[in-house]
Amino acid sequence: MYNVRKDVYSVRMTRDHILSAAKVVLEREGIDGLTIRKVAQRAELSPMALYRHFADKDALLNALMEDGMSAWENIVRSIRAHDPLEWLLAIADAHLDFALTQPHRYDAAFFLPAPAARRFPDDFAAGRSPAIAMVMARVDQAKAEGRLCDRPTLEIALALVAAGHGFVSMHRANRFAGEKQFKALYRAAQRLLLDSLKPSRESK
Amino acid sequence: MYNVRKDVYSVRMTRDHILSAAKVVLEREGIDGLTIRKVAQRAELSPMALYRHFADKDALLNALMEDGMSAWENIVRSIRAHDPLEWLLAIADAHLDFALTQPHRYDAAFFLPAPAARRFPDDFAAGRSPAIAMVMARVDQAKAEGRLCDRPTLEIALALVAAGHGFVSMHRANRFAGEKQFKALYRAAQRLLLDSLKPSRESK
DNA sequence: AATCGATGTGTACAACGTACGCAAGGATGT
DNA sequence: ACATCCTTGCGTACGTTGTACACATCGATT
Repeated sequence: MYNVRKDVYSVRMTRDHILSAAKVVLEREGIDGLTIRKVAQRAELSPMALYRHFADKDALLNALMEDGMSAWENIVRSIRAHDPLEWLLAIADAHLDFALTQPHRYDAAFFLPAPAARRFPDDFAAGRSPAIAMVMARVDQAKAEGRLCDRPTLEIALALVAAGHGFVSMHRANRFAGEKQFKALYRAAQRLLLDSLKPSRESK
Repeated sequence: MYNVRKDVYSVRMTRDHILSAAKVVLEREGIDGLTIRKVAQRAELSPMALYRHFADKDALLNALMEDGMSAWENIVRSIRAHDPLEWLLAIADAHLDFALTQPHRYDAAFFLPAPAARRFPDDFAAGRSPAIAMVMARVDQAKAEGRLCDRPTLEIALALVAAGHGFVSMHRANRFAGEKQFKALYRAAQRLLLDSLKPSRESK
């Protein structure tokens, strides 16, 4: 009835198998279009079979969030610019590209809530995400070269990232006149911010 | 069966009546917790009665989006700072306050998608929202006084707003260590950006 | 061959959005 | 006063969703 797979009765590869199916469904239908039943069908399993591997739908969504986030981290890691300011420009462009070319994966990575339990001790930090850490490293480097203003690294990094994500968030909510306008304003704003965060020339 | 109101069989106040009920449900249960049935119950109407006044659930959500947005516009309008830079700081704080004290209303205002039909001609502009327009007016004023860098007004305004919204968006997705950290970083980043957007002193 | 834990299935239920047809109120014209 | 009609509300019903629960079946272990 559920078009069940007859091959192996499974060797613990099932969780990954389900996750792949979920990624396909996510890519095609978006977060809201992803249902347990659709994932099950694509995985050739009965809907209830998923519950042996994920506590509930939220757990599955959380796995997709982590997958999306690690895809994003790989993109960030692969940026090759030597100059730290160029690197920061490149990551801004990569962010935009990720949001536009893999929209549902982006949504999973950035919009799905992290499980509350996973939150950090409290006086310590959003700078825990590997992606933010990589940005911070470049900000530090630029600061060391005297090419960014002398402000807390975390604040600079987060301001840039939050601005980018804010733009995407507004775009998702249909707040721009179209993708064209969104792209143009996104890029202009990122360049503006990066420029503005350079040290004031008076100090020399 | 649905605990119906026996009073007036209605004098066209019903749409507003439903909307009020929806606002209460939104405030208590959030966007995801809002269902047609719950709104109907609170309005003392049958679920199907709502469909005489709203085409579907999305139409109701859209009304809530507009309500939230106009609440936000009123907040912005009521900011009293004379100095444009102080005004821009005040709106940043008001944004944070709105997000924290009326979270579900904020979500409705900023996260719910605008109906696609309502999008603008295309080369023209996100600066159409009254809230953005008010920010732009102050940015212009500050620029005229030589107290902000000479960059396109829309870009400056959007960079500030998008950064703020991006922070909120990340907070909603549980990306900070807690509300305390979120508030601190939000404020620090907004001050950093506002500082950075001042004109470079070399130009004098 | 008997047992057992891990994995998969089928059925069932409550909650959801909403299509459809009908009923009942208020307004209007006579 | 009555008949007409439009507006508004209701009840029922269907398909879809997440998932609780009881049962079945596999592979491994004894």
